[in-house]
Amino acid sequence: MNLKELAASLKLSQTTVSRALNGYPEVREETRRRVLAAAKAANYQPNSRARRLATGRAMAVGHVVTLSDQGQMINPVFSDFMAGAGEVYAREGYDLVLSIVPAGEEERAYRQLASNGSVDGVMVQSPRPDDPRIALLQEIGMPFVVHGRTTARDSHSWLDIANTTAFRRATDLLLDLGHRRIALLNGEEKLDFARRRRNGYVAALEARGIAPDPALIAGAEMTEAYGYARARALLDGRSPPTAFLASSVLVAFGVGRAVGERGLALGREVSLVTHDDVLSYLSNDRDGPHFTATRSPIRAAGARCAEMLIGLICNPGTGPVQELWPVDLTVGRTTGPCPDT
Amino acid sequence: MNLKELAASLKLSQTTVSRALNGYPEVREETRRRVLAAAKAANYQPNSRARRLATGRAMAVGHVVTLSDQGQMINPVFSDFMAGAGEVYAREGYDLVLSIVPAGEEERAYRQLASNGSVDGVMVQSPRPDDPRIALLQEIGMPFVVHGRTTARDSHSWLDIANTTAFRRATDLLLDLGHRRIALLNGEEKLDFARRRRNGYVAALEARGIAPDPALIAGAEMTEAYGYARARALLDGRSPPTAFLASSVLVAFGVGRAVGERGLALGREVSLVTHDDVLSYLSNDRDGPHFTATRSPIRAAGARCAEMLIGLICNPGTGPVQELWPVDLTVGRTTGPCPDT
DNA sequence: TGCGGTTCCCAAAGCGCTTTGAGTGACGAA
DNA sequence: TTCGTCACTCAAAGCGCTTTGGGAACCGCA
Repeated sequence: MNLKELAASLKLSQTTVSRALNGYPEVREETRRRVLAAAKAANYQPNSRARRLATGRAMAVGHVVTLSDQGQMINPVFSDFMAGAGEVYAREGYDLVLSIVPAGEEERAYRQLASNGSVDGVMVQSPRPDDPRIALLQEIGMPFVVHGRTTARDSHSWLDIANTTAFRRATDLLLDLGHRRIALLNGEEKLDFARRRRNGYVAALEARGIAPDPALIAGAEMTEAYGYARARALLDGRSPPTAFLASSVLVAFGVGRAVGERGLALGREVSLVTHDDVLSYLSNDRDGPHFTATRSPIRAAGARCAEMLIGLICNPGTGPVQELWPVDLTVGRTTGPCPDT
Repeated sequence: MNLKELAASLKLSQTTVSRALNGYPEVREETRRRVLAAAKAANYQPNSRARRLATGRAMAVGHVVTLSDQGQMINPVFSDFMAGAGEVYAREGYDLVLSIVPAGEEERAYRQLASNGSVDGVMVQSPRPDDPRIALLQEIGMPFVVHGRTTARDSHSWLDIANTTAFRRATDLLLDLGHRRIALLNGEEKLDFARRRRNGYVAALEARGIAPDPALIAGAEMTEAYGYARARALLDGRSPPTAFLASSVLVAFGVGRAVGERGLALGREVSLVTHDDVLSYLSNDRDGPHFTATRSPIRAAGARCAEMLIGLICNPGTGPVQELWPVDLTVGRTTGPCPDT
């Protein structure tokens, strides 16, 4: 059933039917009701391909997800981020088109999405401080929202959490408990968020006159295996840390495994604070929080980013929107006083 | 730059340019080269909206991902599955449109994708044995591939792994090591794969004359917290299991945590076999496999399912394609002889 | 009665591509 | 010369919708 047939069956023109369906005021209320009823009865859905062509809008937004160069890994936070965003897109009638590309091919992917007009805007995730995607998207005039910040942050819309403050506070918490040798198991430090977290960590140490020990700082893709391997190596070293700062719950699991294997317990011999993106399948809250953690739900961020992007698409004139979300620190069962003091 | 302008600049008709670009034989080789060069120079990309309308094909496939009713959880295997599929789609020039819907709204989502013509086919994941989506899609005539099986399996294309055999062999392995009280921490048993796994487990036990103990069997969403809580409860019970069978690495992590907390060690006091989907961020292979596991990479399954789906779309006449993949069992460091024997 | 203003509805022109059906010129064979 | 074949190329008709630019019918008012 298409518009033409529907119009014919109602003995109305396509114009009137289209207007009735799309809520234009030029059509009598009674006619509109008649049209709506007939559309429903015939299970009529306007053909989205035709509509997209006629309106010149794709009614779709793109998420370009990059596979890491090493492990072809797809960052586990993306799925929750998309869940949040997807809800908003669905509500607003937008499609989510997902491009999964190997590292290094993002540019091509964005260019293609733009030039063939299959999306009205794109989401940029995991930015580096000086991310080339920003300039690219500005050049081709494609609306976008960055989840995170870049050095060009004033020129575009973004949403980020207060990474520096969060890790500064987390470090302070451990310092207050008497810990002095605190290891940081960071994400990949080429990424903006990881740099900020390191900065917060370093600032907290230096504020107490403690020089950061490079041996205690690591950065890599945030997997359980990485947390395990690094924690194990550090604990077996000659001057092991008494506390860990992990940048994701997955890494924290790995640390926990290494600690447990040595017959130590988290919250007693070894303390651990992690950042928790509140991923749906990594719940930290069965009966009270297990990990002491800086928390900020990635899913809510996804929803808000999606709203911002749709706002940008619908009102192209408006300037960039920027939001910095605070992060709260909840104490769980993995932190305790430093046993050495 | 659109086709009309490109044609004008070349002093050719739109027809000829279109044909040259799309590889039709009616155009002289030299003309084709000229067109190709001009298109490249002008950075011309055909407008996908127009092309979709003209060809009547969406050049897109849909993945409908359901959020679980309880935790609004998005299954972590989806992201790796999509990574595999996405690669194939990109190669074949298809877009991936992702719908994220709350439990119970899948039907509406599929109907909508179909009736507004925004995709040429869909992927069905996490089927239940008697999944209503199958009949729905068959009724509306939308090509689809099921990742998993259903009771209507003969009537549609699917790809599945040998879940029953895998869990039977995993159970046998534990039985051979002398374990008699083996707990099964299954996925949600309304899902087809979980039923099969339970069947394999039960069959192995019964083959040795052991009656399955309902107290040792659980089914739920496969999270770390679930693995931890169940393992903890079981280990604290009056007749604790000496071995666990987990249906995902995440669950296995939880079991490991509970075991470690009690001062026990995996592979010594307690044995553990898990199914491993080889998720990119849950590597089990840092230096040799950690978990003894039945393994089958979900990502490869995603890629193959995508190929099957595109095949179905391009050759609508052909009958259903079905593939059952074997699962291999690799021994890691989490299994050992039953200490009681 | 005539006239401006509403209200409701319509025909037709796009949107940018693909595809059909037809035409042109060159060339060789009859 | 004429005709049939190739090898190329083109004009125009869609695809199914939205939107423009009118009209017809009716109203109240002078």
